Amino acid sequence: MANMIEAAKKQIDELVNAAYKTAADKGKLPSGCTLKGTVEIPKDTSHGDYACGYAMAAARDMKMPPRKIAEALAEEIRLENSFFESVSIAGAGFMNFKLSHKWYEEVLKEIEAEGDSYGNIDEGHGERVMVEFVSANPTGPMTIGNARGGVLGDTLASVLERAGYNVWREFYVNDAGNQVDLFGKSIEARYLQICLGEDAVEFPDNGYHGDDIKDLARMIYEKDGDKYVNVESEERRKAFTDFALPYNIALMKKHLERYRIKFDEWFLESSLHKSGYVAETVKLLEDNGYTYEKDGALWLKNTELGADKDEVLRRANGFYTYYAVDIAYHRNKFVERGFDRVIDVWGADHHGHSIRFKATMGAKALGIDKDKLDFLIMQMVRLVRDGETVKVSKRTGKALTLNDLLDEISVDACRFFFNAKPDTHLEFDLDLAVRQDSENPVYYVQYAHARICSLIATLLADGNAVKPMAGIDAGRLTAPEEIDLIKQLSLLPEEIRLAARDYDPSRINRYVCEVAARFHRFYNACHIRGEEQELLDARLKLADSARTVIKNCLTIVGVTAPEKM
RNA sequence: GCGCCAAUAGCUCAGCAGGAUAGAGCAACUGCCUUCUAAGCAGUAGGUCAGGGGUUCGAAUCCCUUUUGGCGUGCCA
Repeated sequence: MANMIEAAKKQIDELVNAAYKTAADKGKLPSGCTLKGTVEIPKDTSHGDYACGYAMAAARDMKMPPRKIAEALAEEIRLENSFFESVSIAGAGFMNFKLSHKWYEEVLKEIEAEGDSYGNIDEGHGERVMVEFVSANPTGPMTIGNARGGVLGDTLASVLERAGYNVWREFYVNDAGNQVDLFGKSIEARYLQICLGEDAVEFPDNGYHGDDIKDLARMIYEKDGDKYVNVESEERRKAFTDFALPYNIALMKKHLERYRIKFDEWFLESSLHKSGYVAETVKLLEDNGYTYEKDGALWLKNTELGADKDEVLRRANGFYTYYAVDIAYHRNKFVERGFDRVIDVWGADHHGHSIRFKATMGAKALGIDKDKLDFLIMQMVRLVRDGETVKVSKRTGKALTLNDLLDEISVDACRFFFNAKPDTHLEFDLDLAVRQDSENPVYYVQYAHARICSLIATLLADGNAVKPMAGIDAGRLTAPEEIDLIKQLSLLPEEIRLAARDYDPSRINRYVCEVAARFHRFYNACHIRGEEQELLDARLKLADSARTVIKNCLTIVGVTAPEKM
């Protein structure tokens, strides 16, 4: 599980510090200063493969010009048996290191040794992390927003797994509360309209207008006829939601599986009510002085916990609010189930809630470390068709659903498109995403994979083989296109580390696009078939290594890696 | 009003725990298939990094401020 980027940076740090010690002992540099700073990969490779800015950072401490410091360090640096073949001074005092072929060989050995798990690191040390995502209301079909949240949550979970965390994917089902009441009322109205005629029954003001509600009513009617017409409303609605909620939940499962998302658990909100856990949690807050009563409702003193406003926990009518239930749910995640960390993937329309909620989690009585709760807040999706924004609303029933979208667009394209940076608005261009051609960036990457597979097949048919590294002379790979490709391949563990650290799985998309680009360049510049055997073997090995990396990335993103296109 | 997120090429976006000359894709233009997949490659052109201050050796990146846009600020979830 070596990260060759970190290995190189760490070695530079050691080499430079050893050089400083020597230089200080010789009196070339003032002693007693600390030497540190950043080691980075310069954009421009004429500046070397790695650049170290230690000399600039030390200038003030040492009271010397950065260039002079860098020169003294470079004179004393010992590169024998290191990953580097040379160091030079440039600019304001950068020390630029050039990699030796030993390092490139190590990278290819790593890829060979780890295969499907190349890129995996152990940042997480098996820490148990829950990623809760989608959690769409079971009162209707999932939307485009859920499509984005689904990919981000699922891909983040995959990234965390590869970063060494023990990951749990969870869908929270809001199968209780006001929205479910409204859901029942909506179905009831549609049902009675079927039985008694459309004009005989008024549709509730805030009801769900979608066709899916009519379909549910129709199903109930076809199953049970008009037997509910004379049943008491409350009982009737209960019968309807008892049928419709499991039906909708099953449908969401099916659609998400089509989208290649599987959850470890579908956690029912109703279970928190049934077990009395919500009441118990609220009581806990009450007993510890976090609440007060006003206008017949029970309020949480959230301002005392640092939030900008207080929250109602129990309404005047005796029912608990979503806020109280959310507290109970998170207490369950941490206290009952013992997760080390919880990440909630929420839409931007919940960001205000996330801030206030985090303050609430700081209430000592809950026994939760609020720093263990993180949010991945994703901005809204703007749907564009024919250059114009499409307005979607769940209530009017005119939303484009996830399943509709998948009828139009391949799962591969969909997953790739939605794996975009979470904190910026996503413009989803339907006309572009629908296209199954080269306009669509996912095909660029898939094509690279297919091209490599086909290339390998051709060479195998010639009687060649992808040889183990022991039989490969990596020193034969000297063309710039070969070097650039290996460097890119070496970055995967680092990309996974950063994607996990920043909760930004979209890094993998950008990374794998660059791998594909560098492979295509290599492919065009470096012919393999018919080349002299040692060179052929080395290049074939490099192509196969690129295949492994692309495959691993596409697997993380949940996109297929075709062998033929 | 207050809070959060954003503003970078004609369009969609990278780059943001400060680093050297700000990148890619699309669109436009020019080349490259009798040799491993042209869904590809090479090249040309395109910029006041929204405006203004500040911090320092150095700012698209950090801080302040103004402007513009999105979202939130329910006894909805």
